[in-house]
Amino acid sequence: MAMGRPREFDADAALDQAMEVFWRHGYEGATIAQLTEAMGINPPSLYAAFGNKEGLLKAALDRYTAKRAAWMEDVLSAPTARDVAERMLMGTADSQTDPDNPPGCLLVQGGLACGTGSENVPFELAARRALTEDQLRERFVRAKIEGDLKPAADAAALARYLSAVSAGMGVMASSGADREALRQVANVSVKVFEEHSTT
Amino acid sequence: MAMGRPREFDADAALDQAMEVFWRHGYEGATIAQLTEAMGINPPSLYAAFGNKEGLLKAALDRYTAKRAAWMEDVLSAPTARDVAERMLMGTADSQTDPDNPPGCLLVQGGLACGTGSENVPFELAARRALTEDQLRERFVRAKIEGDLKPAADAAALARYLSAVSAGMGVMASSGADREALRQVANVSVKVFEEHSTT
DNA sequence: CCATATCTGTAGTGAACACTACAGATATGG
DNA sequence: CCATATCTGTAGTGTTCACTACAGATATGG
Repeated sequence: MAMGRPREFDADAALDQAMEVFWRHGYEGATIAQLTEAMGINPPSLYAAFGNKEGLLKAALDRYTAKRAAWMEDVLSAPTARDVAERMLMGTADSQTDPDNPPGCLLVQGGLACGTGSENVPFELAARRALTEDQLRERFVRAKIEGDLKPAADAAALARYLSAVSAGMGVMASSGADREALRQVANVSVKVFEEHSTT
Repeated sequence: MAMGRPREFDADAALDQAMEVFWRHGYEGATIAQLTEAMGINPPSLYAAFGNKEGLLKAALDRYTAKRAAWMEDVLSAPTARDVAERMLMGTADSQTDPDNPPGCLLVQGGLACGTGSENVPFELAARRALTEDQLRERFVRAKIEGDLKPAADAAALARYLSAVSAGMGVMASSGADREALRQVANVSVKVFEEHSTT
């Protein structure tokens, strides 16, 4: 019974553009005017499709994590905990300095602190960072069962450590650190895993 | 020749309050209304004393780093590179979860990404983070000369690594990580230095 | 005591913000 | 072809923002 006028823009392509704006300017620094211009639509279309600015951010975050899911699968499929750490940190160094993207990580750049009225934006980002940490922890638990990680190793602590290092690399990248600098940090960081490895 | 009415508020005490607001809400999230209320003054007094919002931030950052200078001296005075790293990261874990302060680190929380017109706020924060990294690097160069750090160790890479880890801990702290979690990260991170140490 | 210089409080200023009313356009269902 | 439902573009809405004009208050220098 009457389906209405169909939307004229590609929601995923528009989200890619919104993602870039949030990435570069943060949630509060990104204005609706910048977002609509980048997305190639007008405000009413944005609000009809995503509800409000925060809804648009969540949709952009969903797309961000979806795009990284395949990479994360590859990271977790490395044969040993040490290799997981290396793939994770080296991939992070590369993606955070990829000239096709804004520097750093959207889940860090998006906003660590926000003004009154946007308090749950930082929570939203933190929740998504925590998902990666959970995946790493489970992978390291498996590494202990498989035996390439010593029984005394603390899977939760190692996962937290990797999470912290990659967040720190995001901070560095956002302030202009180049790929070589981040790879140096990655190389130093991975050494920790050699101590806990059986090989 | 006529000195004018003296200021009725204590600039340092007011800066402490402003620092806390920037720390908790970030540069863009902090409003002049919040700042003036916390500082106990009215807007004209703020602008007369600090120029504008960005000038106030810089003054607050100066006070932040000045307050940490004594602690940093203590960190750098540790006998070996490994002890420097341990003091640095343990102290970071504690201060970033000190209930007397907002969580995390002002130099990270203040703003990694900003909107148009505040582009140099992230640069300002990054420049001050870089100072700490410089101090660490020089300390590690000394450690190599003194012999407690192996000749093959890369002082710049180790300093960058510590800088990245402490920034990452700041991200974690700002999203609710408790002191124990940060100490775990610190303990794991310090292990890297044992490999490069001669003792 | 007077002239001057600076601070303080009240009460705004224009601009930019997130968001939306409304009318016209374009599809589907009958 | 008509009624209905949704999208699109124009042009705003009220609110909040950083910032300030102005008048009164309070110190110093002569």
